[in-house]
Amino acid sequence: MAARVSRSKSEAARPAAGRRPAGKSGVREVRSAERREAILAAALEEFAVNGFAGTRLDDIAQRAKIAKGTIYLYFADKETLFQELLRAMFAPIVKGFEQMPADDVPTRDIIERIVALFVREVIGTRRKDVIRLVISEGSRFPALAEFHYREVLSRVIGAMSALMARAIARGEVKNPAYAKFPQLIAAPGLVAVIWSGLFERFAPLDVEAMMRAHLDIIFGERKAP
Amino acid sequence: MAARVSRSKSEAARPAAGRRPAGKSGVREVRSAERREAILAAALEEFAVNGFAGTRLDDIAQRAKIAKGTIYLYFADKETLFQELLRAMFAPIVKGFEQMPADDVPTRDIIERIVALFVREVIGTRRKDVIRLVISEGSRFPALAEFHYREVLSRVIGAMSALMARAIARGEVKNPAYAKFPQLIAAPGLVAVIWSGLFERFAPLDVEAMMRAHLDIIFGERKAP
Amino acid sequence: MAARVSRSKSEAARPAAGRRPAGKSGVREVRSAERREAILAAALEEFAVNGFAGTRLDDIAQRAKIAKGTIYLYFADKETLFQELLRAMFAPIVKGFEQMPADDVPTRDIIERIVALFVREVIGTRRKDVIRLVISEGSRFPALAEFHYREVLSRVIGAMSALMARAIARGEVKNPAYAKFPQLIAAPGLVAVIWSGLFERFAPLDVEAMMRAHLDIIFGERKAP
Amino acid sequence: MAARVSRSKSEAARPAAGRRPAGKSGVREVRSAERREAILAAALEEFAVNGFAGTRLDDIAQRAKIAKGTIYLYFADKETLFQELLRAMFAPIVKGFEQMPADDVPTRDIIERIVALFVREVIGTRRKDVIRLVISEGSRFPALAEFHYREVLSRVIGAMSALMARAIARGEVKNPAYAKFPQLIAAPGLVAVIWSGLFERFAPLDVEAMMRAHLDIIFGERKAP
DNA sequence: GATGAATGAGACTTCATTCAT
DNA sequence: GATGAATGAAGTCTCATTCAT
Repeated sequence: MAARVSRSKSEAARPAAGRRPAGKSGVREVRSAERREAILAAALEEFAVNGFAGTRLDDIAQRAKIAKGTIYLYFADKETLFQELLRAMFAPIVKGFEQMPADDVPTRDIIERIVALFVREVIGTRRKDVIRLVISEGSRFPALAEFHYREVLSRVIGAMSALMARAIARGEVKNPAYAKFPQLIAAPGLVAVIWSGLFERFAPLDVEAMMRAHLDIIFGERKAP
Repeated sequence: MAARVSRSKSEAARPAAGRRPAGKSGVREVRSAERREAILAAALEEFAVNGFAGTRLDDIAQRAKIAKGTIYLYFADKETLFQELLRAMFAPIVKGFEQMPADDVPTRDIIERIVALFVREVIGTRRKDVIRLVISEGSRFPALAEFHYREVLSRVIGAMSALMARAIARGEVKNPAYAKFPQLIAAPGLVAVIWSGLFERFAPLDVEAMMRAHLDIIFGERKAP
Repeated sequence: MAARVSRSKSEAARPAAGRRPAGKSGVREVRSAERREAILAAALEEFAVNGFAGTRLDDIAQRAKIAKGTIYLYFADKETLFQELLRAMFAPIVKGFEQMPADDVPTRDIIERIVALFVREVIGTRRKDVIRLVISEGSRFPALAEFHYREVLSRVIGAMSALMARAIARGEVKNPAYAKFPQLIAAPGLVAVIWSGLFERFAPLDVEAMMRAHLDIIFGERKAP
Repeated sequence: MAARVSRSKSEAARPAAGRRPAGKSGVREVRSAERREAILAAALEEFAVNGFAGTRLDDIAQRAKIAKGTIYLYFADKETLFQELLRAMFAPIVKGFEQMPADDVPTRDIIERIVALFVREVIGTRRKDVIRLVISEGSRFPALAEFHYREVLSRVIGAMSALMARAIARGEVKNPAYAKFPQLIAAPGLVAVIWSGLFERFAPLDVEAMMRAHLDIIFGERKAP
C-alpha cells in the first residue's frame, strides 16, 4: 500500500528497513550475508546493462533467484540498493592505487603495477561498468557523484599527482605538467573503460598496448631490455 | 513504462510513422520545421538532464510549448526522437575535425584549431551532454552506439590518425605511437567532457590549460612566442 | 515508476497534478466536470462501504466506468480524493442548519424543519455514510477531523446553541442546559446515523418517531392539533 | 494485502487454526495465556489507532514483544484476532448495565451508577476506541456488527428500556417515550465517545457535566441536597 | 494539423501468511 | 513452541501512446 496514510508521509515513523543486523555468525547470519551478496551481484548485472531507471527489481530478483519482496529485507529501496552497490565496488581497489612506493623503486615500475591492476581489476571486470554507471547516473544522484569524487576520484588523482611529483623530482619524468594535470595520466584509462563497454565490437582496442605506449610517452621510450 | 526500449518492441515491426515529408517550402513547411526544431531542442535539454528513461514526453512538450500529442506528429515514438536527436547533434561538427590542412600549415596549428573548436562547440555547449548520453545509453541502444561509432568516432579517430601520421612524417611529432593510438590524442577531451559534467562543482578543471599542456607533451614544449 | 529519482523525493518539483482548470464551459469542460462527479460518486460508494484503507482505486475506477489512471487526472492521489470528497459533501447542507429565523416563528417549528432536513438529506442519503467515515477515519486524518470540526460541527453546534438560547429566552424551552450542551440536541441524530448504517437490519429504528419524541421532551408535549 | 477481509477468503473454508486448547493450568498454560493477553493488548492499541486495514501484524508483534509468526499460534489470522479482540472487550462490562435493582433504590441512582461506570470504564479507557472501531469496521464485518448488536447493544438497550419502564411506573420519569426509545437515554453517551476521540483537542467536552444535565432532563431537576 | 484527456500496462513497494530452523 | 526470513499477491501511482474533438 503506497498510501498508508500518516505513515508513508512521515519519514521518521518508517521502521528501520534494510540493513540486516549482523549477529554472531550462525547459520542464519551466513545465509543472510550470502543473500545480500547475491542481490548485489544480480543488481550489478542488471544496472550495468539497463541503467538505474531502466532496471526492474523484478529482474534483479529473478537473477538472484529470490522473491521480489526479499530485496526489501536487505535494502530500503531501489535507490539505496543502487547507491550501496556502487559504493561497495570501489572501496577495495582504491587502496591499490594509493600505496606509496619504497625509495629505490623506479616510478615507472610503480605506475606499471597500477596499470596492470587497473587492466585486471577494472577493465577485466564489471567494475568498468560501474564507472560507466557513475558517469551515466551521476548527474541524477548528486550524492553518488560526490561520494565517488571524494572516495575514489580525488584519491586517485591525488595519488597520481604525488607519484608524478616524485618522478619529476627524481628526473624520471621531464614534463612538470603531469603533476599539475594528473588527469592526463588517467585519461587513457577512461578511454579504455568507455571503449571496451561500447565500441569493442566495432573495433577492438588493445588496451594494454595503448597503456604501454602512453607510459612510453610519459617516461620516454624504454630502452630495449 | 510502455516503451522499455529494445524490449517491448521489435525494431523491425515499427510503423513508418513520424518523419515528415519535406514538401516545397511553403508557410506550412517552414512552421513545421520550426516545430520540429523546438521539439528537438526541448528534448535535448530534458534528455541531457534526466537520461532516456528518466525523461517524460510531458516535460519535453511543456518545454517546447506544444501539446504532448504533437510530438507524435513529428516522431514515431520516444526512442525515435531520442536517436534522431543524438544523430543530429554531431553531423555538423565532425566535418570540422576532418578538414585536411594545406601543406604549409604546422600540424600543431591545426590541432590547436580543433581543440579550440572542441572547447567551444562541445565543452561549451549541450554537446558534452550528448556525449555523456551516448556513453550512458549506448549499451541499451545498439543502433545508437553503432551510429556514433560509424559517423563520429571512427571519423574523428581516422582524422586524428591521419593528422598524426602527417606530423610524424614532417618531424613535428617524435613518437609514432600517436598514429597507432589516436585515442591518446582525444583522451583528455573525454576527461574534460565527463569532468565538466560531474565533478566541476567539487574541483573545477581548467580545460584549456590542460589541453595546452597535452599539446605541449605531444609536440614538445612550444618555443616562447 | 515509483522511484523517479530526485523527483519523487522533492515535493516541490511535482507538476500541478489533479484539479483540472475550469476554462470556459465548452464541451470539454462539461465532460470534464461530469467525469469528476462520476469519480466522486463512485468514490463515495466505495469509501462508505470499505473505508479509506480498504477501498481500491481500481474499484472506484470500475464503478465510475473509467480507467484507473483517469482518476489521477482529477485528483492528486487517493488521500486527496478522499478528503475532497468528504469536504464537498457537507458544504451545501450546513447552511440549512444555520438560517436564523424570523421573530414570530416558534422555535419548535424551526427545529422541526431542521430535523426534517436532517432526515431527508442525511439519513436518507449517502451523507450518513460520510459522517460514519469522518468518525472512522478522523483520527488518522487530522486535517479531516479539523476541517469537519471547523466547517461542520462547530457551526451546527453554534447554531443549535443560539437556537436554544432563543427558545429559552422566549420561554419555549425550560431547561437552560440545552444552550450549554447543544450536543444533547444533536445526540439522537448521531444515534440515527450510526444505527441506520449498522444495525438497521437487526432492529429497524423509526428515526422520525424517535426525533419527534426527542422534540417533545425538549419542548414539552405538543398539544393535540 | 493478502486478507482483504470478507473478499479474499470464504469464511467457511477457514481452517480450524488458532484457539489454543486450555489444558490444565501448568506453567505452559499460564505462559500461553499471558502471551495471548499480551497480543490482545497490543492489538487493541494498534487497531484503535490505525483501524483494521491500517494495522500491521508487525506492529502488533513488536508492541507485544513477540515474533510476528507467534501471533499465528494464537489466532488463525488477522481478521480472527480483530474480531476476538472486539468481542472480548465488552463481555465484562455489559453485565454492569444489566443488573436489576432492588425495589427501594431510586432509578436515578441506578442510572447514575451506570453513567459513572460508563465514564470510568468506557470513556476513560480504550473501550471508547473499541466502540469507534465497531462503528468504523462494522459494515465490513457483518459478523462483528451482528455480534455487537446481539451481545452488547440489544442487551444495553433492553436494560435501559426496562429501567425506564420501572421509572415511569414508579412515577420517577414522566415521559413514556423513554421506554419506547431507550436510544434517547444512551445517545449522549455515544456523543461523548465520538467527541472525546475526535474533537477533544478543538473543544474539550465536559462529559460528566453533560451527562448530569442529561439526567436532570430525564428525571426532572434534582432538588438541592 | 494540433490538442490534451483518456487509457492501461507496468513499475515500485507493502504486508499477511508460511515454514525451515 | 517460538522465531523471523522469505514469499508473492495486491495496491498505488506513472507515463508512453492513442484518439475524439
